Amino acid sequence: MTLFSELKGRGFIHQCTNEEELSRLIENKKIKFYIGFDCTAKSLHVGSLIQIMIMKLFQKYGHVPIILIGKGTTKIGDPSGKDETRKMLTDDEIDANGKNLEKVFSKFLNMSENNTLIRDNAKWLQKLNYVDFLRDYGKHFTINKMLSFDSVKIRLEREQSLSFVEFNYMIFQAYDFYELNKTDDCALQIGGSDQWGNIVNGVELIRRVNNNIAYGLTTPLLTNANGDKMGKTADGAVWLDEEMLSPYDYWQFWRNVDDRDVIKFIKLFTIMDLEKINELEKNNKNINELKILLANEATKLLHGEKESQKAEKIATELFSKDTMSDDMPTLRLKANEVKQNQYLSDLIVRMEMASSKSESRKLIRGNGVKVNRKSISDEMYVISQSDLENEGAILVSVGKKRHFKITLD
RNA sequence: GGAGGGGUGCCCGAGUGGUUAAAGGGGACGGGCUGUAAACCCGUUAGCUAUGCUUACGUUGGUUCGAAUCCAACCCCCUCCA
Repeated sequence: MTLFSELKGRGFIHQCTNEEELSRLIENKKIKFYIGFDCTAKSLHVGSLIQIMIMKLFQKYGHVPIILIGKGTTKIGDPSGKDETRKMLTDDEIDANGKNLEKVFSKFLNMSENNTLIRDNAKWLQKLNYVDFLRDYGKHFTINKMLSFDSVKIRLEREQSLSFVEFNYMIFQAYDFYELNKTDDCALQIGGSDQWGNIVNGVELIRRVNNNIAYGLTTPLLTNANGDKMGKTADGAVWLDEEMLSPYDYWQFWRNVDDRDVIKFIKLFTIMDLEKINELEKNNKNINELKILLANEATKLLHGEKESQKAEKIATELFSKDTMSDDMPTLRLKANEVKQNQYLSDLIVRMEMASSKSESRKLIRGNGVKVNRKSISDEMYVISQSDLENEGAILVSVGKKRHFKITLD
């Protein structure tokens, strides 16, 4: 199997500037390629996972990913798809975010010197001189063409404002590619399908200025079977960071994907052999087993084998065996705390399973909360010693999927 | 700079003096059905020390017994003109 056929087979490719040449190139030569990430948030979420996985796949075939941390572009902010002004981040925040991103990549990729390069576009963007930049590079961009890009067209059609800063964003991104091509011999830029225009601009710029050939490739925009952008849940994004989303919740995210997405996701987000996956698909294996497989494999990649097993164990105990697990979220109460009337509604908030007391009370009222599997409908319910099960813990369920236990010291 | 239109809850959007914590839709969550899926049906969807109180319709003031609704100033967005 070649890299290109594997990319195709797994569903990583949406568009590509010159498929034939690119596939030939990556079969015959170890190349460097880049993907850019802005530092707008503390960490990355599943929305970026496809980019991480494609880097991993390239790496498997001996190519070298360049991770471009966009500290420079973050400063001006990429407002695409936003209709409100992004709040400006301070340099410190941007730096901190950037460091955190590296942490995520190190979980998935071989980060050693020869296998991954890390660059920061602040390094060159900050130094640009406006007049020189316009003269040397601005002349290669025509407004006519820029206006024809989807990202721009859509905004204009919707009568949403498009600031000059944003209009320039694509030029900076093109320049990034040019810079990486020049100094690091980077031959390919990969991005989400919404990046197509920006990527093509870079390819063009490189050709015009240096007469070099570079390539662009986009991955499909990941939506779930319902057509929603993937990775958002009620509690927020599905973060790739155990401090922002526990391994168990991460596991659950994959466990709960839409039936129609399972195979697609196994191909994209696990490193199982493609042939094996195709076999699974043909054999029509039980869909729930496939989901567990997906959850296990995906969690393993991010959080490691141990955490993945733990998550599965919790799930099995909770959903199949109906028992409590040692590893599930636990609230330890002191014996004398219990004596002071612990409202169930307060404890649910304390475990962050409701964002306010009103919300938890509404949940209780709507029959959404169980103590030891028995529905509670009294909002003023107070936890007491008598709720202790034989094991010496109280199992609280919020909805069907969120559970925690209370132990008394 | 001139003329006009607009800013409402997580999002879209109705509402032009009083039973409006604000119609309707979407999303989300909870319940039912199921398989921890989808579809479908029902409910909930500002907060709190809770039969009440506080906060909320761009911002700040004002009119009024009473304002999302009227007035003034300011901020922001859009369209056309310069």
